[in-house]
Amino acid sequence: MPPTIYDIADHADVSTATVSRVLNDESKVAPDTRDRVMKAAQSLGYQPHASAQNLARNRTDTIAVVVPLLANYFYMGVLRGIQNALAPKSYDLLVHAPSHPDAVEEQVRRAAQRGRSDGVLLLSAPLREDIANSLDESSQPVVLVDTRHPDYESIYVDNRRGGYKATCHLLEAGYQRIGHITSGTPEPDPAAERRRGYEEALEEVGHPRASSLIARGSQEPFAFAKDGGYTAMKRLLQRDPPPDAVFAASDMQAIGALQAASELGVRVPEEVALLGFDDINVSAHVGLSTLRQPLRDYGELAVDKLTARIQEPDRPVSSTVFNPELVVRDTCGTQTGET
Amino acid sequence: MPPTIYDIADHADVSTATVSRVLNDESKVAPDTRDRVMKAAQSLGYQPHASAQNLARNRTDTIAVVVPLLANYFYMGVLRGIQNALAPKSYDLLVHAPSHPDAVEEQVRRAAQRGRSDGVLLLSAPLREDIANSLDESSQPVVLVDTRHPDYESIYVDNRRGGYKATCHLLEAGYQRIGHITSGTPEPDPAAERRRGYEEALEEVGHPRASSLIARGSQEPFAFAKDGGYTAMKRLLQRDPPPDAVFAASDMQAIGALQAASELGVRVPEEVALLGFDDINVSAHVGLSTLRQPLRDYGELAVDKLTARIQEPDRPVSSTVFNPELVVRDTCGTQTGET
DNA sequence: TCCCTAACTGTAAGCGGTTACATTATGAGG
DNA sequence: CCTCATAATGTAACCGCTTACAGTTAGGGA
Repeated sequence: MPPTIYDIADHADVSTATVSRVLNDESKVAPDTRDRVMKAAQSLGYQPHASAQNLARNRTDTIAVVVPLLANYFYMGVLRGIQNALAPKSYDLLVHAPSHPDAVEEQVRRAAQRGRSDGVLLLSAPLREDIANSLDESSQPVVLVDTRHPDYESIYVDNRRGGYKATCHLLEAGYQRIGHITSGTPEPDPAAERRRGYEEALEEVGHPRASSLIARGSQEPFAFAKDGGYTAMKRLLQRDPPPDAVFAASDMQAIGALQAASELGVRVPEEVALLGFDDINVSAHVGLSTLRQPLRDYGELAVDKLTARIQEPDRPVSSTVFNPELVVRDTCGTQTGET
Repeated sequence: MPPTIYDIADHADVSTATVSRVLNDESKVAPDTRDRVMKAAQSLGYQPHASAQNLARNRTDTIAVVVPLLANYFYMGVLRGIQNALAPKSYDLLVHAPSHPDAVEEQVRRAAQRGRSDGVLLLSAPLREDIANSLDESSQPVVLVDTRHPDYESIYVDNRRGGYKATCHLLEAGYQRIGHITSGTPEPDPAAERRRGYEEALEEVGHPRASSLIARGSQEPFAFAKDGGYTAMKRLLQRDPPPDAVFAASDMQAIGALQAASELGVRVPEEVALLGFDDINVSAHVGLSTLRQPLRDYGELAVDKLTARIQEPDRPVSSTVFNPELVVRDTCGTQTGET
């Protein structure tokens, strides 16, 4: 049996209260008592029992994050930010990734269970009523990332504006037939908003409602996945006439599109320009132009908001909206070459 | 105050023992008693308190993983496997990522703390004595991934063989001057072994000890990072004569090398062939030829080993060595074009 | 010398569950 | 009708730590 504070108390000839005080407080303990306790703890190789502390303190120093899929560049970026912000605060991170998209709710419930964590970060979770309810019940602090809900602390990007910016950029570069790759149906909110931004920009310059230049990906393996971009791009390029520029709703889809173009022998950006969305880590590697979401910042900010809320549960709820930033690389054919 | 089993007991007019039995066991409880308890729990919106359960059961149904860095393609692959394997077993995942490389030991200690998790997965942790000791003390089940230690369950790849295979492949393809990019010093074990495999292959065919064609990356931001590959490749290509093929110790470094070549206007694979190691997710996107490590399998196997060990702590310790597999894509210039 | 305060330390009651063991009720067998 | 195994439930200890509150001791001031 590993040693407990009782063992230490015995060895040091004090009470467990004193042991606990030595181990945690700076509060008044006589120096030599402190010494004896420390020595005893040392020699016994004492380690506090985390569960016991959690129970007694009613606090776990752990925060939970529900992420739709691990091994995804987007979430990886956010997780990185989360981790960065968490380390100095000495919180631990409990990661809940549903094995199946339908399991999200269960994971949320689990993450929010009493006594498991001190707060929950929800990434891209469309907040259905049932989920919102189980959250309410558990009354844990919650921060939403990449989703919004008026009742919860939210962090997200202005997707409509991003779609608009992207399309304007392509228009200004002189492209005439601008296509769009969106996700499969049902279209997640962010995808829908990006599409709306795209449509708005086109309408503004008097382009005919260009729905014929929109191609949808699939939901498998997930809404913004590479595969969907690949097939959508193939369809777009086989239109007659094909688009001379394409704005994809995500970088992963854009990368799929890149591959499709390459297979069809269509050069990027000479024959078709390409713009993604997200600026995930790989995009830099493949020279993809895109609209940047500050993923790391999402993570860091989310942690800040959450920990603030843990300390002060009644602080006012706020939303933070980021403005996506255009990052010009190789694929949109508008690199100026100026320094 | 959220309801406890005492509240349920009151409402259902039974003892807490019975409540607990209803909530957990299948054991003998009269059907209508069970009903009353369930109803009470339901109407109160009862949620068990995880910390309390953990303490009472002396079990957390959580496993901890210590990963050197989040947001790294290699670990992302492994994490994915871990998550996959964990979900059906309904374990939770506690992720410990040191904010600074020196903090590894602290994270290990934390991960292995009594009562925090039921077992620990260590990714790429060079097992120094002090770490091994704190592990011993906590006497938690441990599985090592991408490292080896005779006293612990280990999963890793035959790095030497990989380096050898890579180099042989390039030799057989007719390349004459084969360079190698390894990590900065101190060279981690896997890097050293890959290099040795490379040297062995060269010696076998009577090449002079080719140390002049080895370039080292740096340790920043981490041993196998892109930056190191980039600078190393620049140096290699400026040799006279330059190598006609390069085997990089990791895919990230190879991707950096790719960028270096592109900047110097050196075509890959026409002017210089390139081979990486790991087969991280991005490699497929950029057409990098490489030696594949089955990252997902690492994760899954690690979880299997760990959970088995949690259930049966005295089972014999075993090592699993994988054989890296050559994956030919675009960058090594040996694509056969055969179906 | 006595009282009071400050500085330590101890006692014991939680935290919210689980579970060994004791107790009670029930019905079958004699 | 009594005995006893069996099923159902209750009692209370325990998991390991924290902490409110009480108690002890020593020294300073009146």
